[in-house]
Amino acid sequence: MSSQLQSNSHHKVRESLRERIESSEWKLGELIPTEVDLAKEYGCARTTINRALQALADEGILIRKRKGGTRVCPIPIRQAKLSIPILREQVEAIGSEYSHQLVGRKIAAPSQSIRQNLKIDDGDSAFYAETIHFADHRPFAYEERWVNLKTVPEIENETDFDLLSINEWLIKTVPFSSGEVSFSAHKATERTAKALQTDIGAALFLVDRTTWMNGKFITTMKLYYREGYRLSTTI
Amino acid sequence: MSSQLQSNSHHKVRESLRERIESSEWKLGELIPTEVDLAKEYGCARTTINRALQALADEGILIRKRKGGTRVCPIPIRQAKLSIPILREQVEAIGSEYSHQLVGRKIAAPSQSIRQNLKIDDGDSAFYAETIHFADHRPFAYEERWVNLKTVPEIENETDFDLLSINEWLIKTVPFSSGEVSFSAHKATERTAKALQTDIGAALFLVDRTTWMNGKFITTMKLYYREGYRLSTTI
DNA sequence: TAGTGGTCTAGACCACTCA
DNA sequence: GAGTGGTCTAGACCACTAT
Repeated sequence: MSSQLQSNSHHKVRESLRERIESSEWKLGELIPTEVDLAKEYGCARTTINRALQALADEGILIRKRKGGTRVCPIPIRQAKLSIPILREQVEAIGSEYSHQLVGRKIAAPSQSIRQNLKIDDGDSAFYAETIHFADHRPFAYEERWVNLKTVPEIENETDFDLLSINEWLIKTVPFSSGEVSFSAHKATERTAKALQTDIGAALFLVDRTTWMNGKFITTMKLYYREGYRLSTTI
Repeated sequence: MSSQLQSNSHHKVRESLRERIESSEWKLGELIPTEVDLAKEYGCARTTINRALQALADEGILIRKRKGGTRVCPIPIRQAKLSIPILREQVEAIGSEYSHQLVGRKIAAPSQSIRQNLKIDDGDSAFYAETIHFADHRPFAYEERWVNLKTVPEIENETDFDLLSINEWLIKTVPFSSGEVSFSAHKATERTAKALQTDIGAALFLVDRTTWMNGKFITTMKLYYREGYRLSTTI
């Protein structure tokens, strides 16, 4: 124990190990040395090696098993971590002015697929709203949203969605919900094309999202982005 | 110290804290107790609390600063972790039979935007290939790929892309590269529609990906998925 | 059953940054 | 300057599982 590693050692160890993996010092599926051995090699505590290895396992680069040891992942699956910001942030991040407009709002009985998403019964009604989001007063995204009145009844009395969009209001109200998202491509229909001021048949990027908290379903929405929108990240 | 927490304590502490955050015990942007205080409250070592808090900070739920303390993230940004599997796995995961067909292959000088992606000079040539990926013999995705011959020269002599698609071959050859991905929607052109046996103008899901290793650019590709494809994850 | 990773602890020192 | 999180260590015991 000794010498060259003093601070941030587990980061350094992790990067060192990453390089050794990337350089194919250990091949796909191959066993790498045990924690104890690596600790000796790097001259640090086993805990430090453990943290580094766990981080790499989290990234999907290593597979670890008690008694089985640690292996380089035989099927490297790329993990992309993508953050889904609020639309306002997204628009303001590109230096544009954000605004939005509520174009429809009602209490109604949703279709069966929506009822399934929100786990509500046949005949139950829910809150529905359509919002157009603008960047510099040009349509940017179009949102269709259903909100479960059983979990968020107070939305019925919320009249002022001028300052805060429904999404922002929900985030303040039920901040840390979990959810499911899916991305797909969608041909603009008459309705979506009109809302986004684009052509029928345009290829829109569609984000479909359902949100719940403590097992109670809160909201489900479809968000159609204008042509040209890209969702980017690194892997 | 004592009593009820023995195993996996940092997981349990993490989930307990997560619930307290989700239930708004601490509001958005609010300071939560220090590690020392939480350690007292939970009756465990500070290290254990530290691991739990770091994990929540990694998820973007907490923001931590030395001396500043730990706060609930004031702007909850959803973090989706999505894994991008190899096409073969993707197809086989839904119980279909995977196959692929190389429909074009050449060494040529790419367009300027591709040259930029691969950081190669004007006039330099690169390896190009088009592949159609099938699920149960029906077109599933269409791939246009450029490979940098300066970093992966051996691909020029690789003749057999029947068993292994180019993607799989690259993963075996340069397993743990990093990269940039973007997702968007794209109207099918004559070329892409023909490859995917669909209609011109169909809304295709497009994955654009550029990959490098140790600062050397390896490959850039566009992958067009058939209509109906969805990329899903949880947040 | 033995070997590996998973976790906890108590204490220590450091790095940052707020007031 | 003082309070907070970031990290390291050495040792311990436990949980899992390959052999």
